[in-house]
Amino acid sequence: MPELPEVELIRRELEPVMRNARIERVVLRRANLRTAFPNRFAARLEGATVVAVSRRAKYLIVPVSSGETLLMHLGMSGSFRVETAAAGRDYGHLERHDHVVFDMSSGRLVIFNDPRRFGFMDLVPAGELSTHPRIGSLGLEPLSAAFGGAALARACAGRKISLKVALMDQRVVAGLGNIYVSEALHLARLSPERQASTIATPSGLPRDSAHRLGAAIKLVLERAIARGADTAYRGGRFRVYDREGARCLRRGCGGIVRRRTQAGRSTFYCRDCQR
DNA sequence: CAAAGCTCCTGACCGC
DNA sequence: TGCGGTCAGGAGCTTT
Repeated sequence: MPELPEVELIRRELEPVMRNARIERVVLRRANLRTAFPNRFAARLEGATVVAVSRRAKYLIVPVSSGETLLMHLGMSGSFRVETAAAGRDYGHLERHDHVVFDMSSGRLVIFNDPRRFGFMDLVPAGELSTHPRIGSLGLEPLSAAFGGAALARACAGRKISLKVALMDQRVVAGLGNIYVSEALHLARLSPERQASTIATPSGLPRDSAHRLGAAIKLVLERAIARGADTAYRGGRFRVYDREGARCLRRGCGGIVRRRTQAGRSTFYCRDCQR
């Protein structure tokens, strides 16, 4: 389930392949993912040159020379792979769930595969990106300078939902998902069950917990990106996520990692050190 | 308005 | 071995 760090790593992989290359052909192998592809999706992209490959939250944002911007989300199971195009532009080798192929003038094929089809693609005029329904209501980028304890406190003030559920809300912070929410709360020593408003004063100012959480979110995301960039660190990546029943890894804490469900999603946490 | 519940979809997993 | 049932999960939509 790609969250911000995974999407950022994908962005870094795709950028050298797509940027400044022309989209020679787009092969659409079905009419929809979760929702229909926009009208004339392939035709509107073909012949255009990719201007940039950027990211906002978990979205890949690809402006092209026609003035439109390709907006993509990987959903739950979406992935890209890059192949070298076969002679004669043959797409016969494609696999099950390969739904979209971007055939680039760089001689590469960028192939989108998504078994569960929770992914999303749209094409919007560049000027309308900031008001696009998927983008317009997103909260701050957690790795931006503007994001931190103060911003978090403002976003959580008065909210009666749990802290876990608040952090999953893309309007509160943009780009966290189920894994990194659990990881950040553990690092910040905050219970996922705590009411979101408790990190702020009644007037919305940050308490110490808000600062800890803001810093933890940044650190967890930065580490994940750094680790991904260096494949030597694979395995045992998470401190609490998917570790139900195992020992809490916090130094000096003898707790056991618990699992519970909040808003239909699994939460992993240690009752002993997360308050 | 906020919050909770439902929905989409397939692969993995479980018990028989 | 095969089969049916259950579950996970991002985010928009619907309901309360």
